[in-house]
Amino acid sequence: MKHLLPNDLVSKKGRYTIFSCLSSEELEELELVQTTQVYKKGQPVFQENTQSAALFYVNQGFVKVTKLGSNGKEQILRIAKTDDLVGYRSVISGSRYKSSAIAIEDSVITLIPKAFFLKLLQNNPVFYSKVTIMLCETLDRTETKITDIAYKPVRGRIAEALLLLNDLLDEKEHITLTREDLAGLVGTVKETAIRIISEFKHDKLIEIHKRSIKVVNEKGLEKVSSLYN
Amino acid sequence: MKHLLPNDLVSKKGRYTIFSCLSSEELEELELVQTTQVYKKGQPVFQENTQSAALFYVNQGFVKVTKLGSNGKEQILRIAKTDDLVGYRSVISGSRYKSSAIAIEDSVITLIPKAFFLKLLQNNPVFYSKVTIMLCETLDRTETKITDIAYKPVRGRIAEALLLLNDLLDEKEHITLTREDLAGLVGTVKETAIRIISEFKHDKLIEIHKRSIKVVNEKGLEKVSSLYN
DNA sequence: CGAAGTGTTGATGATATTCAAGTAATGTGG
DNA sequence: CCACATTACTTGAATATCATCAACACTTCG
Repeated sequence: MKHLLPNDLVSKKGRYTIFSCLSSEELEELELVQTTQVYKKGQPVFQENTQSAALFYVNQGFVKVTKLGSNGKEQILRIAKTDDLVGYRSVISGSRYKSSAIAIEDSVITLIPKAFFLKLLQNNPVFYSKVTIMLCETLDRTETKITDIAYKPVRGRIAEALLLLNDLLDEKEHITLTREDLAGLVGTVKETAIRIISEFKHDKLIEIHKRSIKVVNEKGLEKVSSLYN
Repeated sequence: MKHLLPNDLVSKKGRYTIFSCLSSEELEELELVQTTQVYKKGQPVFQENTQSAALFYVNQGFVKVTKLGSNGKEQILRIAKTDDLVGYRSVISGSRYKSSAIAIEDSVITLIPKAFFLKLLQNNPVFYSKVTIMLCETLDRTETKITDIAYKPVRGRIAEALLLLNDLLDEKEHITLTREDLAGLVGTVKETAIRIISEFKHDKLIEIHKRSIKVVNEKGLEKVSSLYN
């Protein structure tokens, strides 16, 4: 359990943070009301269908945002990384969480109470505007994901997901999704994901060390990703 | 080509409209800058990847919001009806349209210039808040659609779509999507959609008159929709 | 009336899921 | 730190689901 000073939030080694537009008073208050703690790998941050009381800022680590499919399978909607907000949407619309969030690695996460966030939105137009644009961008990506899942074969979706995960990572960062999570990310089952990964390995598009997948032929994967037959 | 008075926008036979919170000055200005016209069935309202200069308010009729899949097939993201806004998202984020909008019936649509909309957002917090909540709700529905397409078989998705279209309609309203559009809505092809519709007809879940589909056993369709095998 | 668009059905094959049976890696308590 | 349990990964075979191609009927509309 570790409390970060607001300054840490603002000046994170050159990273853009959504809080950079807060006044020093707002930052001070943020420090008072926030709670920062470590979530162990696999630990839920919030659960689908529970009432939203707070949103979360990912300080360090990775969080999968998931939704339960009608068959009980877990669809991963997106993966939140350092400097991302999760759970803010339900706070804005005052509803229950429409998805779950689970740490996929040991992660440092800051809880921000609902009331403070809403006050920020009301009083800080720049912040409000940033949040709105974030919403628009998330919606764009989500809509793109729909057409992908609807029309792109699993093979292409896996290739795309591997590239996407690759881009998510700065320098020496590293996530290893389980094969099951990777499957959940593209909307297929574990076994199919594994088979396709084996093919990619055979085709020298990726390398596998231990369990972790390393992209070695980005162009090749891009080609597979844009193929539709 | 017909110009509606702002009053018409506000007091539409008991329907909620997003403009109900505008001041009379704002409504007056809206009247000056808007252009209302009839779009014939099949006529595009705006096109994916073109620069956004305006958003659109559906006064009457239905508009499909679509996105091109990587294989050139058209995915329908949602169907906008009377009192819905389309294209506002790209206006907010100042980007190109991320989707196309096409009238699926003769429709009366009001064009609202970008600058006026942005000014409204800035000056009318209630309006801004309504738009933000609309964004959140759209995102919810879009995410649900992802898990549906990912894990629900086509059969269930068609059942769901038919129910959804049914709910969209008040009283005596009526849309007839082509089988191809219905397929595009659930992410399949025309032939598969037709086959499943035939089964539903055979099972007395729906009736078909001319080309139009009428739900006659809502419970039954709900059951099919929630079945995953 | 003819042409274009829409709807329909059958046959076939590709793609992906399911079930089953393991192996490999990781974590935990003694 | 080892033994054992648990979790993750892998592969094969059988099957289900869905897309594609092709041919044709029906509607609508200029």
